[in-house]
Amino acid sequence: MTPSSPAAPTRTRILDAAEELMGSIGLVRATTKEIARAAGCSEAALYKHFSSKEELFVAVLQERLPALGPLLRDLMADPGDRGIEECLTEIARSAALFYDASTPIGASLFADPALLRRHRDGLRPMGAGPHQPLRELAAYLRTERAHGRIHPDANPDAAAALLLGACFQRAFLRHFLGEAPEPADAFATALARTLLAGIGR
Amino acid sequence: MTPSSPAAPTRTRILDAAEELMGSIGLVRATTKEIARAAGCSEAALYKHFSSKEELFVAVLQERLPALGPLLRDLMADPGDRGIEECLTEIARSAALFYDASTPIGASLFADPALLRRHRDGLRPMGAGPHQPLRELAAYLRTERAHGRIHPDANPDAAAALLLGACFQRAFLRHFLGEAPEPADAFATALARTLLAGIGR
DNA sequence: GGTGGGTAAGTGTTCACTCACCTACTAGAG
DNA sequence: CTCTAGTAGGTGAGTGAACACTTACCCACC
Repeated sequence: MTPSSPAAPTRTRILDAAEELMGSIGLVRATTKEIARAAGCSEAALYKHFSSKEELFVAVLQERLPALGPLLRDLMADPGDRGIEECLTEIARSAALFYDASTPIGASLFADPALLRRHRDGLRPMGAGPHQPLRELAAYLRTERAHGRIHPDANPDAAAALLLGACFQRAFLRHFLGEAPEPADAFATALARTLLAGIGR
Repeated sequence: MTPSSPAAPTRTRILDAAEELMGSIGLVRATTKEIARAAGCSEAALYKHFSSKEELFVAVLQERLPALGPLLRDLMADPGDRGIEECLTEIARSAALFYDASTPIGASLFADPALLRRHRDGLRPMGAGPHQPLRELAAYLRTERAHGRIHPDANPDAAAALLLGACFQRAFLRHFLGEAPEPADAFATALARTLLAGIGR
């Protein structure tokens, strides 16, 4: 998001500019002319580095969108001395921040199904994609269940869908409503507590 | 989504065609020429009914996107003889279907922040918007709590965020991955059960 | 005879993309 | 060590196509 220094390689500056504009003025109005202007180079230079506008967008998606999976893996690989509740809270907090950063561009893809398809097909061989965090959280919950730290009848897939879904929708709504970013701590805490305790009497 | 009959009023046919194209080829490629062709009229006719392409899109969003709020209100106003679990299951099922239908267009908005802003501002005076279902489900849970049907310490806002967030993200992922629609019954059942029982031991 | 709803054929603008050319650097031959 | 040819990376000035939108006109109906 931060405008890259003029010293950075042109390719990097173009990716930065494209990412920034996709988020700010949107995929629709992020033209090659605007991107080149923001990157401080000519349109022709842009085409020296990317063969088409679509290829540039795909490169932004694959090289710039952060990945939640590895982040979750770190959190879960190191249980530390935290209890399960603190652990789930931390996961929710990270997920909320991650989705907050990636939602605008991720959702934009639906405006251009051809681009979405290209992005999806580019992700597949890497084993990446927005469904991976769900898988990984569910796997984590399964091991916790095996160690008797959560209820033996708990449904890991449903629990993962609930926790990450809430964080995802929160990010979507915040952007939709144009609200300022705000710490997700209280939100994460309430989610983890509610998910663990349930709401039945 | 179904192509309107040629007998329908032109304005209706244009809205239908625009909605269909926004979902199928995407906001980016839904041009006035294509929309007119799909509606079986001339571009000029389109401009007799809508002063600009943006106004057409806003009209599609406001007149065609279904509302989840009223649907939830019906479900919740008539508790019938169902227990709380069946009720939550039914809510989740409806929400999953609703989000499945509205996600492609809803997400598209992020590709054009100016359009998103216009849509949001048009929704505000009507008291509508994607955050309303959360509010309403939370209110419902509050009354259930007051009647002692859920745990007195339950957090209605967190519970609503978990349940609807899971349905929302499911729809997003299904469209992202290009999966075929599939009954949401098992999903809804698992969510409701997990939310009620919690996963703690 | 004016008005609502329709059309064919534009118009100017903007878009993604290209072309001819330039400059700096690198590498190999003499 | 120098000459030279190639190459990577850059530019200003286009180009044709596609776009949102308009104009001039038509016609059926009150």
